[in-house]
Amino acid sequence: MTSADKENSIDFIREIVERDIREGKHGGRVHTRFPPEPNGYLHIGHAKAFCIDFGIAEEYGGLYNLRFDDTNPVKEDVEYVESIMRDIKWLGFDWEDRLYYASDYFDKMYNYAEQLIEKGAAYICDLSADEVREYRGTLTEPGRNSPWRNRSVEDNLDLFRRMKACEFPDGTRTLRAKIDMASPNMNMRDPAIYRILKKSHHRTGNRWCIYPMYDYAHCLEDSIEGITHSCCSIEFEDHRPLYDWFLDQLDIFHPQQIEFARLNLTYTIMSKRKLAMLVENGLVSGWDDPRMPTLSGLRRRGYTPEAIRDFIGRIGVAKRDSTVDMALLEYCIRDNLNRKAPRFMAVLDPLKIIIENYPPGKCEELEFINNPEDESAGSRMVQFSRELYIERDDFQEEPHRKFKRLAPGREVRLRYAYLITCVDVVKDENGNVKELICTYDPETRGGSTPDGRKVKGTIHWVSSEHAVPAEVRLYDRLFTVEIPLASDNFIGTINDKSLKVLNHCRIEPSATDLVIGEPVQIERKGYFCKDPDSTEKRLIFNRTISLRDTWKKILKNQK
RNA sequence: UGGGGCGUCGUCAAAUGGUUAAGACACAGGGUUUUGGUCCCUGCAUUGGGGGUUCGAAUCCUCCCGCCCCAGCCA
Repeated sequence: MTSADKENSIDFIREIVERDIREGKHGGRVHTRFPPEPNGYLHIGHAKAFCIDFGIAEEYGGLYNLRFDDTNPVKEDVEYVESIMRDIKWLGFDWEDRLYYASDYFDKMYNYAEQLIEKGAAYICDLSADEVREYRGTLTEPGRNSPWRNRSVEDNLDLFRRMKACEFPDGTRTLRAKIDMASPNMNMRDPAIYRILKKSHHRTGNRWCIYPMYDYAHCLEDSIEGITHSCCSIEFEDHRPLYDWFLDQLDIFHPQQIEFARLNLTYTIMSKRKLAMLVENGLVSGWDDPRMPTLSGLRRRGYTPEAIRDFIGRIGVAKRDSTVDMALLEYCIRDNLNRKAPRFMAVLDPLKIIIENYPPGKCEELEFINNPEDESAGSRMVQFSRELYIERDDFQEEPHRKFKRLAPGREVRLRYAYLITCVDVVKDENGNVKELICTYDPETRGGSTPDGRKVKGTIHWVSSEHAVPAEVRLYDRLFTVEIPLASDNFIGTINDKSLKVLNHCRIEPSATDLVIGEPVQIERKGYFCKDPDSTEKRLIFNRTISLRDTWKKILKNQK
């Protein structure tokens, strides 16, 4: 999408924001927030959310906060706080000094709760969790009032203070909002506001044994921070009446909650719980396995922040359920890397060739262009010698009728080097091709043909004595079906070929100096980056994404 | 079968009652090319269904159909 297109069509949230600015709501102020619970790693679905939250604030000259919604110490940990901050920064956002925690507001929230009690809008309920469930009714039947619903304000206040003082065991009492047990909206049937949880919190330690529930806490957090537009995902739509109810009861600053559809992507899953299952069962190597849709996984895989941001911009914002084609994400990373990744030569599956008319011991330096898309990237010199490796599948003994590369008696170009002709095929005792004997045309140095003759194929190569060994990890989509969760057994749809390790690769020597994570294009093969598992002695590369492969398509369409 | 939300190309997604329903990805075909990459060109939907209002409907009304969410002391 071009910038002109973006200007012509904005999404429904930006429409709301623009209208509010125009009408002077909140004095024209825009202030958003991204409120993750620190209970796991961020994935690309979260990236959509914070790109919306933060992007809108940036675009309209507003501010954005990062706020950890840490109201449930049972599930949360500092480990996640750190990874979440790292991932958001990686995507290029800076919340400056506006880093907040819901737990910073526990005192305020407690005081607001006493206010609710005082005005008769909340009560202490002694029902057990099971009993509450029975009293709640069902989707089609109204609930019944709790027998504790009409306690006096004094009793409620006393009990609430004693809850806070840790006088009661976990689960014995809750503070509940007094709304309407017959509401067709289940969220309004006297929802819990505080529960007793004698659990140490990663920030407040043992100071609290009662913790606020999401619905109560979240609107207060937004209100306290002066958030103007509180964007969240669509499943919270029928929590909005509750969000509004608390703020109205307390008569405090009232942000607007706006809901949008979550991101789904084909060939992967976005459920935190199910991703955790993959990690726990060793189906992937960890949260940052390059096949994971987590931001740490995408980063290790070689995805760039620009590509992910571009992707988020392209998918748009709406309310309907949707599943974006993984091919769009793949397009975005190819598009970004094509423009910025320097090119390298590497042979993934080596086949030795000997240039029989090239003098033994001779070595030439040939000029290679670093990036044809970027003249400023310049060029480099690469060594050529008598013994080379080419890609095994760039040779066919009995060539397919559309095959343009090397075959017996056929001439091809070695990229930026010489035209060569295959004159003999050497096989091992099993009849497998072991090496190729070729001749070169000395007149074609650099790959040009003074006589103007054309060759159909250009293949890549490395010099056997100069190239360095490397391990290459080829990644593919994690699942074999578009919507894994549509299957009753999504584990069964895992792609067992999603990781292929190649141990005998050879790459041109300058690749040794590459920084971990820095993207390169291996010509004709794809985009790669050095994996953190690499050591000085052992080079390991991850394939981020292959190049578009029309040859593969030709073969497929024939079948 | 209570309530809420949503149905426009294979996939996302514009269109705010008014010319041939944007664009992108995907797909198909062609051109250029020292990467079967990139780039360029071409093709590719009458809007879930039926009624209605209107000179005019994807947009308004109505009935029907389908999909998603809600019965945590999770978020």
